[in-house]
Amino acid sequence: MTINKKYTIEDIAEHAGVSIKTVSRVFNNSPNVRQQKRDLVLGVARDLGYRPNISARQLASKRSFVISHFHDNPNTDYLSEIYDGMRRACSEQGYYAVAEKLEPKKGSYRHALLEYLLRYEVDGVILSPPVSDDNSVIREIKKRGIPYALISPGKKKKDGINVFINERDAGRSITDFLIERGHKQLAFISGLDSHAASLEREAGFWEAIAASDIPKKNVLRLAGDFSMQSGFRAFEKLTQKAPNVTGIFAANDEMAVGTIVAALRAGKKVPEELSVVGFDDSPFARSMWPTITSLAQPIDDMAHVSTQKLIDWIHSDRLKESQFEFATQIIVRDSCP
Amino acid sequence: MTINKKYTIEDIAEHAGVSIKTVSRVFNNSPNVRQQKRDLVLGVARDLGYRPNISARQLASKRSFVISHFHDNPNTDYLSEIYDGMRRACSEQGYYAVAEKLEPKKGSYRHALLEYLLRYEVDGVILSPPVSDDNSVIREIKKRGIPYALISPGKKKKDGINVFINERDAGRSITDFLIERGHKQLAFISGLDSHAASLEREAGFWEAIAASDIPKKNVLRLAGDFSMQSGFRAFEKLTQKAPNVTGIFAANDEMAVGTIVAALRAGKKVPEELSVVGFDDSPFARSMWPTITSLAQPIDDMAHVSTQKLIDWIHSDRLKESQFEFATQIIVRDSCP
DNA sequence: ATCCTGTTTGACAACGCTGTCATCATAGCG
DNA sequence: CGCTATGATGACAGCGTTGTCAAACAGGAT
Repeated sequence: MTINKKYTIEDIAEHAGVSIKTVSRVFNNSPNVRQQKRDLVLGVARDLGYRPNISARQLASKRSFVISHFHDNPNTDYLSEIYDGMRRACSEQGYYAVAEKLEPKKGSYRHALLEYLLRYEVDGVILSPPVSDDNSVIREIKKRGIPYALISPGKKKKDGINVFINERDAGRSITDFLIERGHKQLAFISGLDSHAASLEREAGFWEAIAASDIPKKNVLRLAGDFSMQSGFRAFEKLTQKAPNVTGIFAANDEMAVGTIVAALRAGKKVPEELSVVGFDDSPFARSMWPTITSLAQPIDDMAHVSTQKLIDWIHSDRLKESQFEFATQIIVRDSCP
Repeated sequence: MTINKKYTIEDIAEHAGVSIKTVSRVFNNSPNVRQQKRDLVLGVARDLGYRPNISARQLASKRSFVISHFHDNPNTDYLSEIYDGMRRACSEQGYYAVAEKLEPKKGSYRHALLEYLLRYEVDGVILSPPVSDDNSVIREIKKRGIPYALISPGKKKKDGINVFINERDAGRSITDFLIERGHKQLAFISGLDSHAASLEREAGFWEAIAASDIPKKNVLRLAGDFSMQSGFRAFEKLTQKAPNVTGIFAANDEMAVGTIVAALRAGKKVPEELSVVGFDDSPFARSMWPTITSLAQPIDDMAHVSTQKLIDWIHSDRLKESQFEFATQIIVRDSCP
């Protein structure tokens, strides 16, 4: 493969025998170009391997072609799945995908966001928890008229793109899964209470319990914070308070790992004596030993769709559909077969 | 904080009473601007909060202000540390940091690289293992005259920026650490043999053994592949072949985790009956239970320096120093206190 | 003073594209 | 068959910066 000479819009116009403006229209999907000319231009462009110069577009159109993902999340697996989904959508459309960690100031991400927006122009914004729950951030973005998408927001917003799973149903379904496996004594290990998703997962858990014939006294709630350590501690609490528990639902996989490791260390057999299910289907879940049964959400797809819809919004200058719910799936593995 | 009107180079020139070209010179650190004018311009620019428009610079200078990190590595923690280091250096200098996963074709990354370079202009490239060991990639980059930096290359190259730790010394020093703790029966769990760093770490391991009074027959080498699973398997091999081993050096933390989990599961106490040390000081090492003693390399700094030096190179159009060795550190934790 | 040299400064075109607005076709209408 | 409305096309300025080249300046040698 050889690198071709770089062609400009003028070269294409000349080869196709049209004006540069027509070429420009074709590449921007503008209406009002006869199909025949459109095909002609696209053909010439393909033959010559023409690619529009992004900088020139940016300069002339005052758009940046940058979509930024703002987050504050230590889970690099989660982040990189989002980034992959964004990148797929962006490269299809000639956009740049950028990720930025925001540091909260006085509990709000607003300041860090403003600092960023002052430096860089962005055409679209994607927010993930916990940033997607910071209303001052959303307000600021709306004020500037920047299209935005929220991934897994605690409360759905009417005005932006929302992509999410039904956390409550998911929590319920994986709890049902535990119950169906015959467990009668259950425990839930929570994430941070400031994380809306964790509360929803827990609500689903209790719904499943209520719908079953398991008495509430056989069920325990253990406070965690999404970290592996809190999984260890939860197991310790468990041995003191309710040694008979055989089924555990941890609000994420890291805590599931912690619980399992603590159990193994204490000589408990997993899953024979203790079954554990997690949430997120992170790489952990696949690579631990035993591997972990977990509820998978299609983060990559969610990010991909967010980005696509965001680009639609940017191009058409208006938001069409705004709510996108995604299906989840229980991935059955060794920790609760 | 309010968003200011966007100023252009012309505004600054007018306020400072100089020509736009002089402002341009100041912002490009060009020589031949009197210090007094330089200060004047910088002062005005600071007061007005002026930031050069990146697109216009790109267009006029035919530079992209993009630095790309090419990798093919599933370790998202490692990648995100590199990305952080890059971003720090980039944002100081008004550059964009971009990360791209390359898919090998017929064992080489050349094709994927070319595809990327055809689409995007980049001013500088950073390669990490295993891409940094693909000579056809390096050749292609050199051919185009693109400045590049190699992170932890298997063999040092004279022509580009090389940042690395001394893997062999590191392997030796953490092995010494095990020996000093009194272990007489040791094992090394290797990574992939195609990964030059793993071989070096192993060489260091054997150096330390040779320098000690431990007979070689008390030492075992177990083949791994950097995955957690291979750590599990290594432990199983160990129980069959050499149940007396008390000290293990795993070539990365994931395998150390695998080994520890397998040991706990088998009822072995860590560190009382089996001590394990890892390599990389990944988040795993901090969050496992027991926490893992590991050899830390300053990836973030390495990426930061690579990027800074890369930008120097881009600006001055020549490479000054090229070799940067970084110090490592043993982080002592519970798995081998 | 005068000339020469090297340093500092500025005027202006160019970078490749899009926005605006004018013009040219075409079809539908009375 | 001319007139209008609408769609299709193009000419050209302008986006904010850098490159080029020429002009102005400063300092030293004569």
